[in-house]
Amino acid sequence: MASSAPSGLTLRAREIVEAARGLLEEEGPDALTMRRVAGRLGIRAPSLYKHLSGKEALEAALISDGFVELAEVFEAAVRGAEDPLGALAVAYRDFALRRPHLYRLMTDRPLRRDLLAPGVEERAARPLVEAAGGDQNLARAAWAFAHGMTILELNGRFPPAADLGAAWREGLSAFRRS
Amino acid sequence: MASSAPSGLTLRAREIVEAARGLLEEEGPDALTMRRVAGRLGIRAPSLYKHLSGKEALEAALISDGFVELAEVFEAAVRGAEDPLGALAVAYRDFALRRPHLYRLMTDRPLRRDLLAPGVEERAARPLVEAAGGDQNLARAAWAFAHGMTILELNGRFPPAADLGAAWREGLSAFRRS
DNA sequence: GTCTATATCAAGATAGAC
DNA sequence: GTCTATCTTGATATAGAC
Repeated sequence: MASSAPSGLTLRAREIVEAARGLLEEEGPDALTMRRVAGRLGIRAPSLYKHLSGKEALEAALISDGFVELAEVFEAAVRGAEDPLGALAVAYRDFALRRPHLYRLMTDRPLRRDLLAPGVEERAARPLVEAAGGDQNLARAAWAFAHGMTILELNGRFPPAADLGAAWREGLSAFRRS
Repeated sequence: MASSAPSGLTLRAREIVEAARGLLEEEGPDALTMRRVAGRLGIRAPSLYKHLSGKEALEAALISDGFVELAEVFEAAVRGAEDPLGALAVAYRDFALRRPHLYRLMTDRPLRRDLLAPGVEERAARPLVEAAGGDQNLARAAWAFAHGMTILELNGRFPPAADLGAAWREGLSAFRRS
């Protein structure tokens, strides 16, 4: 009867999303075409449309998975941490550097929230808001700092000789004094 | 005799870059095709290749112009400012919100520095490094914060009800204490 | 400096048969 | 659930004539 699973996807749709994920991580966003995804499963592109409505839905499923993973990483990081903000920062950078293409897909453009699995974005955000003592403005500023450091690093925008660890520490200690 | 002008482009190449700029700002990155750029000048796409080597060169010229404009905006902002960091922040956000498509083009991906007009990136960076008292790590962290706030705003990633002015102030006051 | 014609490539998506 | 065939659209770029 079609639907099921925590993600709300059919079994076959899950397989498709996982094939897409492999392609994205191994070859980057240009490889993420309906043809290539289908090819990875040994089928033809038109067959995908029996399981997912189109490419937007596929990307939204990838992004939803990304938020769930980020939430798990965050939740593990703050568990028993004496410096939650620092632990979240390390976890965030690490998450992005391990899956740069997924991270870009998650942050590069406006979010189609209507296509996401419900609640995943909020779940990923919660640990940071708590680490900021419930101060939303501080949480947003800290997120912006972390995203900026991360995406500028991924885009190779800092000088090769830059000490990014030192820049992270500089920013973190500034925010910790808030 | 081809070359001339501060940008190192021929007169005709300058006109092409300006047509491209108008297209980018008015219709966004998808409109930035060689056909559309040529069409804006009343000519055909292949004619562009007599003046510019290709699309990468065209984009690099747009980005170079963007850096020059950003440098000018920064230099005006710090002139006689009692709070240089705050003035730069306002100028930065304003620059990006006024030309969101150009800002994205400038920051979204790895920079082809070999195609840029010489020195433009450094000129734009200088006022911030000076406002940070020459502390490169602080300057990088502050840039990351500003870029994060800006690009997340452009991407519509903050809740509609979020008070972004408050988040900017929160981050700025944190960095000012450094 | 511009043109036409063309090469080359690739994408997302649908119809309808099996 | 998958297929073939196809539609529709679009891109960057080059050759060679004028």
